[in-house]
Order: sequence, then structure tokens, then C-alpha cells
Amino acid sequence: MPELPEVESIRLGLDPRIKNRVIERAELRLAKQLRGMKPAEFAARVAGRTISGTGRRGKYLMILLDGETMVIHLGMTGQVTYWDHTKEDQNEFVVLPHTGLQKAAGQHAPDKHTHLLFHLKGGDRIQYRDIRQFGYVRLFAPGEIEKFKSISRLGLEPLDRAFTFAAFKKAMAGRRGALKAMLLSQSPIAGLGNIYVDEALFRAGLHPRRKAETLKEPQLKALFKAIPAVLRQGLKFGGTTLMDYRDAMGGKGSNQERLKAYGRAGEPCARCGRALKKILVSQRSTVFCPACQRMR
DNA sequence: AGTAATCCCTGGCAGC
DNA sequence: TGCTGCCAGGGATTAC
Repeated sequence: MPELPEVESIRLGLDPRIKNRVIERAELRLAKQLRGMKPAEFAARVAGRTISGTGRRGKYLMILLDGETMVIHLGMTGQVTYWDHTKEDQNEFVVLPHTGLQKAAGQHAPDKHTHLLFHLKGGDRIQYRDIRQFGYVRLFAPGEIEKFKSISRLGLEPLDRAFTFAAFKKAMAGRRGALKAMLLSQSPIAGLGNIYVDEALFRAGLHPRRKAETLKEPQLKALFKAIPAVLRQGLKFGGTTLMDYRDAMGGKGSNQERLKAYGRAGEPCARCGRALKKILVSQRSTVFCPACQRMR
């Protein structure tokens, strides 16, 4: 699932390729993936616009269209890729062990899951693909995006310069309840999902059900350090590709090989060797080390 | 303020 | 081989 490192990896790949390019036409194939606007209005407002840049807030990807802002949320299986008309659709296949089915990586033609295409001047395209259709696209006129609650409610950007210990402590002040639920809420901190929450809590040595209000200075500090650390590592290795995540060029990330907790239930803890345990917290499967991450 | 349940959706995969 | 049913889960929403 695309979390902050995956969305940022997409943005970094996309930005130099689409900056200053002109959108000739938007092709919406699945209307429900567009929110807050009729398809005809969207098409009219996007056509002919120049892309001035890209942005990101938490897990939200933004494409800036000289004035208007297009917001893309990738949900669980959203992919935004750049399709280069001078390149062949290369299908570098990976065979799945059980079924023998092949999963493509790399640039490929639109298929039944490609729900939105931006045809750029010159023949290239930006392709939005979303298997489970939990993602969506919105378009905001200047000044309108501030009214979009999903974004205005977001907490601190954990990779920003402004993410200092003082700011973190302030954001955490008065928070109650399970740490995992709190970190998934996007509210004190934006951009963490199930993978990086488990990784950050493992790194900080904190139990996912540990109550936020019981954290003392050392635990707060550990969490403050762990969050950017796991996100930076994810970013460095191009994101975590468990199944569907692809970067802007359709490639896979490699951070999945470096995860210490997520998806590793039953495996030995990298720190103490005891078996990692899987529990349910906030309706989310959660993996942690019962020895290293105690409730206290 | 918090928790908890429900819904959206497709595909992988185990079991029969 | 094909069917059934469970699982994955971000976030909106609703109820408590």
C-alpha cells in the first residue's frame, strides 16, 4: 500500500518528466474514481493546462496545474505511472510461486484497471491505475484546497525540517489511546500506514497497544527518531513493493526485503531472536516482538 | 476525546 | 478445473 515513501518515490520520478508539460486531454474510464465533480467539468478544466509541478502532503499526491491543484489518493493499490511513447511496452515478468501467474513490472499499456489517463502534448501519458479502486482523484481551484478536510486535518510532515522534537512533543500532547491507532490516524503525524507504523514501533521498542499518554521523554524521543528513520529507509530503497506498488516508471521498490516487523510474524526478531507475533490492533494486522516491545 | 464496526473493491490463495 | 470463502486494508462514516 502506498504510504509516504511510496507516494514520494512516485512524485520524485514523475516530477522531472511532467513539469512544464501540457495536458491535451483527460480520459476518465471509471467515473467513480473522480470525486467532487462531474467528469465533463473535470475534463474541461484539465484540458490545455500546463503542469507546473508536483507536491505531496502525507499520502496525498498533488499535480499542480498552473493555478488548480489535482489531488490523487492512491488508496491501497493505486499506481501513477509515466508512459513514454518512444519506449516499448516492456513486460519484465515475475512469476508468482504458487499460481505461475505473471505480474508485470515496467511500462505497460492501459488495461482494465487503468481508470484515468492524461494525454500529454507530444504523445506521452500519465496513467492512473487502481485495482481495488479505493483511490480517487479530486481537482481544486485556487484557494479551494484549504477547505478539503482530508488534507487540512493532517498532522506533521515527518520528513520536513519542521519535524523537530519540540513540534513532535506538542503534536503528541494530550493524545490518548493505542499508539498504533494514533499513528494510523494521520492526525499527529501524516503519511504512516500499516507497514511503516509497525516498523517505527519495532524500531522504537514500543508495544503497538501502548497508550500514548503513558509515554515518558525517552520513549517519545525513541518514537520521534524511529518514524523518520523508517520512512527515509523506505524512500532510499524506492518504496515497499509487496504486491501492487510501482514507482512512476512502473518499477518495483526493494524496501520489502528490509522490513523488520511487517509481514514477518513467526520469524525471529532481528534484535533478540524471539518469534515475532501477530495481533489485531484497530482492525489492522500488527506484527511486533513481544520481548523487545513490551507494554510496561 | 476515544473505540469499534461497516463499507467500498479485486485478486491471491487455501480448501474442497 | 472451478467454486466458495476468507484475507489484505486507507479512509469515510456512523454509532456509542
